[in-house]
Amino acid sequence: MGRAPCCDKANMKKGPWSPEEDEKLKSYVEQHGTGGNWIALPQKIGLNRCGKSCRLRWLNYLRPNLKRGNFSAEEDNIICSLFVSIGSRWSIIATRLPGRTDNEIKNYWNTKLKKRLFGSGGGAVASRKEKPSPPAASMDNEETRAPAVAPSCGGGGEDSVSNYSSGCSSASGLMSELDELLQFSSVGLEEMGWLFGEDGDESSFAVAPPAVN
DNA sequence: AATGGTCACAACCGCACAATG
DNA sequence: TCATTGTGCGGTTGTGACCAT
Repeated sequence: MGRAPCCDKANMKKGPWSPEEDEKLKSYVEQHGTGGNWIALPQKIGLNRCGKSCRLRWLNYLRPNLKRGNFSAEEDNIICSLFVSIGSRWSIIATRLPGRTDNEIKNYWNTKLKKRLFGSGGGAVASRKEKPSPPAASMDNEETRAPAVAPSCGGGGEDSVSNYSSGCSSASGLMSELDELLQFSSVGLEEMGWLFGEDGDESSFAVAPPAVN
């Protein structure tokens, strides 16, 4: 059997958020936090929204210290490097870009970077569902995913939001590993000459992603 | 000026995982 | 140990803005 839905979708408001809804959510979370329960939060503040929707709105739009606007070349580089190394683990990539959200990075990749790098061709996009042969074997196990998924730092996950911008001490191992990956990948990409360069060579990525170990 | 196509962004959906009783 | 519940994640879709014709 499938699990019960997180909320009564039939009676929930969907679609774009109004300024009033934003204000309610923002002021409440800033004052009280999420209380560790996104499902109950909309009821508390009188929002006719799904808890997941509230969480997403907060993470991607309302939370403080969000950096909005164009991505810098350095950020482009980081995104591309990490994508080559670990695939479409946007949440992990987001931890390397303070102020950026995984959703934002994902959108940016899909709309701009992918085209820039691969032209019109698309490319080998690692899928979490399919779990195909991963871009980098050393990164593709559940242990490497765990630090980014589990909001175990900062106390009970209530402040998991801050993990996006400030990093997470318990994930320091992952971070240092990513540092190494980033260094390697940046060098590798530059050597290949397909990053931000003239013409990208799709096959160099799709067929033979850099092996990390 | 009107229309159609494309792009960029916000939001939703469904799945997997972790926590809890 | 198992069932249930909440959270996090990645993929996908909807929609408004912009641009070309």
